[in-house]
Amino acid sequence: MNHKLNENNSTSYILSNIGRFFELGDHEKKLLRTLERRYSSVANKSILWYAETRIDQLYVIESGWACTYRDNIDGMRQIQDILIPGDIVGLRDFTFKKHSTEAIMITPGTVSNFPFQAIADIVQASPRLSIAFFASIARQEALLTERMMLNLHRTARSRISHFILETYTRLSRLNSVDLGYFYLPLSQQMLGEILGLTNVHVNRVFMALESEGVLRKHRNFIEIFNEKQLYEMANFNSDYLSDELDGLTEYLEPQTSES
Amino acid sequence: MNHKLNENNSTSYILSNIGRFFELGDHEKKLLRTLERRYSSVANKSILWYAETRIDQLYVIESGWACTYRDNIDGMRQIQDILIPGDIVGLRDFTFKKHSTEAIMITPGTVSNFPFQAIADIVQASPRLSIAFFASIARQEALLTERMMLNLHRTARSRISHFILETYTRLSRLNSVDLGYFYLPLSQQMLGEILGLTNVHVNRVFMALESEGVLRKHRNFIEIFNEKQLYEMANFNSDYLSDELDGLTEYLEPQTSES
DNA sequence: CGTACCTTTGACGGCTGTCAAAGGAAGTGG
DNA sequence: CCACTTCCTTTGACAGCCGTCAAAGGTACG
Repeated sequence: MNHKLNENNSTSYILSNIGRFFELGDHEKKLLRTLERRYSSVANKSILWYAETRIDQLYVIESGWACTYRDNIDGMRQIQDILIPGDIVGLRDFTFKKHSTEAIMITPGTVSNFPFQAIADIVQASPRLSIAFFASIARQEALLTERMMLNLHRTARSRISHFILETYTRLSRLNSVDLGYFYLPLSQQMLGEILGLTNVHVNRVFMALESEGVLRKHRNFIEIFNEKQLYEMANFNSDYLSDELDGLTEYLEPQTSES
Repeated sequence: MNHKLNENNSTSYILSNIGRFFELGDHEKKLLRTLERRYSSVANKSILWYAETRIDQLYVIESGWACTYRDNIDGMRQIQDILIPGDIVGLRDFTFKKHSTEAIMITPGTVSNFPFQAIADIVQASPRLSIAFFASIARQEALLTERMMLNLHRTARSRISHFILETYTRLSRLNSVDLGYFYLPLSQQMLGEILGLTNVHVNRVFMALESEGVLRKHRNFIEIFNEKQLYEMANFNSDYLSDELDGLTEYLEPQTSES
């Protein structure tokens, strides 16, 4: 698991997302596939849901990038999640009455949507998958928590470096990606909205990093010249991205048989 | 539910914590009570777990306060959670291999501990409780996320006000608490570690707030003189603390009967 | 009654925000 | 294929919130 996936239906991103925690049985795979029944192509800037609206469905990103964000009082937007293929969008919200964020595509893409009741069905049918959903939520939250913690204590330079490496790490679990040059469809404005910085300052940092020969951002691509220095500035530790699930599932009965 | 609880065994905090989402059946109550079998008194500064250690058990705070924190590279500690009676400690971590934080009591108190396997048992026995655990995790995370978001965009003054109101709101769901004067066993140093500020700056803000007649912190108590102004500075919206669970449980079969 | 922790105050510096403006790149419609 | 609009990048001057360093006084606890 965990490595290169293709887009045909036989290997789905949701199976890969959940399957990274433990080997899935046939019944479990079948249950998860119900989440991917309704594909649709979505244009760039398509809105998946509006803020403050009632939660009725969740999404799985099949291709493309999305993000969730909310508007702050000071007028600056705050981006919460950057979502890439395989991510389940809305897990954070689905036990609340309404969305606290707005979700929008930031590239063209394909998503599959499913009623949030589908989660309830799966929770009822499979304790192991319930645990896997716990793990999935916990990891999505760990991502956010880690970033927020860093944002409190580090300089803009370190935050930016860290985010680049974090995103690279996430991407490289989907496809083989070259750290030397990879796709990152985020404007400097958006990077600022993720990291709590102004676009002006983000730009200043990029200019400095470029003149120091560390990296360059051109269009929607990141080019890394000096990996070592980048890792040092970022002080990057990927533990919080870990897929390893603790022995918890050992305590669970083996995969539920067909009902 | 949701209001004043006493300490005798007939009304437990964990039942109240989970019970705020929906009415619990007898079987569900029984399951949850298994989490509270092993009480123990713990002194101030008792460590519940060390960072980087393997996760083997979770705790429910029965009385007293605790917190989780991690050490940052810059030497400053970052406190992640402030935990009060009824909170389940370790929910965030239990699908990971090891603790990313350290957990410590910040007052004397009583905790009950249970092997994390107990969660697995409950997940297997009751889909409704699984959903309730989802909700509980999601709310604990929302607390953290909200705080972190604010920390990125607001001044020290606003962060401190917000944290005071947030904590007051959480406390008042356990017992009736007077906003005019309530217990808050956190030093200025610790407040700084929660909010990403130095103790020096926290102090400066408190001095200013006191001279403006807004509030006063003396010892481990907060005294509020001007609620209105406090709410304005904090721009406090309690949506993220909401107990309301969306209609999700309607989709679940009613409470599992005795096995 | 000493030690450790917490609060308070002052001087100083720097990272980052604000405001403003100009140039480049990309998408749209005629 | 060319105007037009919109968004993104880049640069400069200036200000302020908050951190750093240091030290003194208070308070709690054994």
